[in-house]
Amino acid sequence: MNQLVALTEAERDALAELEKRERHHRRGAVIQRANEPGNDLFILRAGMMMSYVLLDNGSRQILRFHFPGDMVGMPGILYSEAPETLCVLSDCVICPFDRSALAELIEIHPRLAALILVVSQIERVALTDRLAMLGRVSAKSRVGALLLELRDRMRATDKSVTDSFTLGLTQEEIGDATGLTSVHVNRMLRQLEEEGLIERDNGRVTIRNDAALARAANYVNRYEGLDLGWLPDAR
Amino acid sequence: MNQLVALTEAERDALAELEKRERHHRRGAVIQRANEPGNDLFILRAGMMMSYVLLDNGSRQILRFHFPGDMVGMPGILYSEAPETLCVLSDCVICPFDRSALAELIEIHPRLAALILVVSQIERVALTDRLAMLGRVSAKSRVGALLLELRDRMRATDKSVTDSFTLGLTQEEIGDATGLTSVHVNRMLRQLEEEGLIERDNGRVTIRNDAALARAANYVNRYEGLDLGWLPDAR
DNA sequence: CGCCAGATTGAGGTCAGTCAACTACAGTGG
DNA sequence: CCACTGTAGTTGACTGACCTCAATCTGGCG
Repeated sequence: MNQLVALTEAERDALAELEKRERHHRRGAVIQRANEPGNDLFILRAGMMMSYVLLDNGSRQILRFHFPGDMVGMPGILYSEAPETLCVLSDCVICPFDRSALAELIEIHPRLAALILVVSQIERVALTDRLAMLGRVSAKSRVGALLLELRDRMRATDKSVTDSFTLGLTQEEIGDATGLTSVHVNRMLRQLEEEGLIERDNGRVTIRNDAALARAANYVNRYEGLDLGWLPDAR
Repeated sequence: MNQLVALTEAERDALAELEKRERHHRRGAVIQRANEPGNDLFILRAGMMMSYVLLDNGSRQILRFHFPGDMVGMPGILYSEAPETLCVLSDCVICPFDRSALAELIEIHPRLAALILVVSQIERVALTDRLAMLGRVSAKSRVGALLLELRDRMRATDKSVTDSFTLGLTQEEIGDATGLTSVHVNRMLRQLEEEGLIERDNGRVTIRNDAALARAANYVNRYEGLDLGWLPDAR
């Protein structure tokens, strides 16, 4: 959130307080399971996570990928049973805190409360973008848009990422995020490569034609173009 | 929000303040257009609205239906250009207010700030449910789940709605919400009817087998099962 | 070396889309 | 009162994007 707005010292301290404890997890670890109580929130400090749901028909839908700086687990604190599963994709450091700490933060720091609301709305817009993709966009464009989104979100925390990055996902995971089968993801990646839009080398992807990919998939980076002049004053 | 928690007098007054002005609109009216500035928020007091996006390929994805009591237009105030279009489905009354009024509310009433965050997270979960539907569920179940969702949301404001209600949507709109064509929506409605799960009569739908529909589509009413004991104290 | 998860490729099937015709009905104007 | 118009719903024939199943290939690792 310090990328969105210049924080005051008191605000920085309050956020640091949430990250007092930290835990380390390996790829595959399940942090929170759907349909079980989930009263904790987490700040993801390093690594990559995802949230997903399993349906009765046996399939999985990945809802969202999480990157360093994200607050994860919010949907879980509303309900007596968490609506989604939280799972570690690459070895990561997470800082758990109780939901009462969130309540306290909102009470003491109205501008941070507003910023949390803003972040949750950015996430909402990113989710509706994905909704439109799944409903109305071809398989090839969906895969392309996912690559762009991952690239942009990695770049947000690691400036060294330009157009080339390590996916860190299996093709099955890409499929579960885009509503496709791993077999079809494979074919779409191949086609994108044949058309010169991307290059691949052993799990590493290079975006070759950013503009064409973005156009085909209606992709917009939702962490840009923000207008936050209306936020309440810091305390 | 007064359905989620018993509000104090000061809180009720603050919310009433947002509804000071009111406007009336007819079906079809566009309240906010995507890619144009949208600095206002709205409380929907009566009627039904929807938000959607239009893609380059000419198709439309309906993102969300809005019902009385909803705060609409939040995604628009974050960005210099609104990410989605807001449109009236049935003649409605909306109360516009400036985003600075939201900032003020957050500053003065921390518990209302938390409640707004809660409502936006409920919406997030409803969106991820729909994401899973579009990605992983058959056409027939998607249509069934949409009917259940509309029924539950109408019932939330109008207790007289039990299992029978007037849709107020064209089959094309149902298709744009579920990622289908109107032709296929028609066939799926027919099938649901033939299987005895629903009945139809001139735009009026009766749910005949609630449980079977919910099971097939993994439908959960996200306005139930909440746990809000952790909210900050009212001021 | 053998094992295993993940990636790749082919053949064939199916669900949902496209195109097109037709019906039903409300609104409009003469 | 009725012809005309436009929107929404219905139905059939055909097509195609994506899925399923199955075989093969690859690289990492004990």
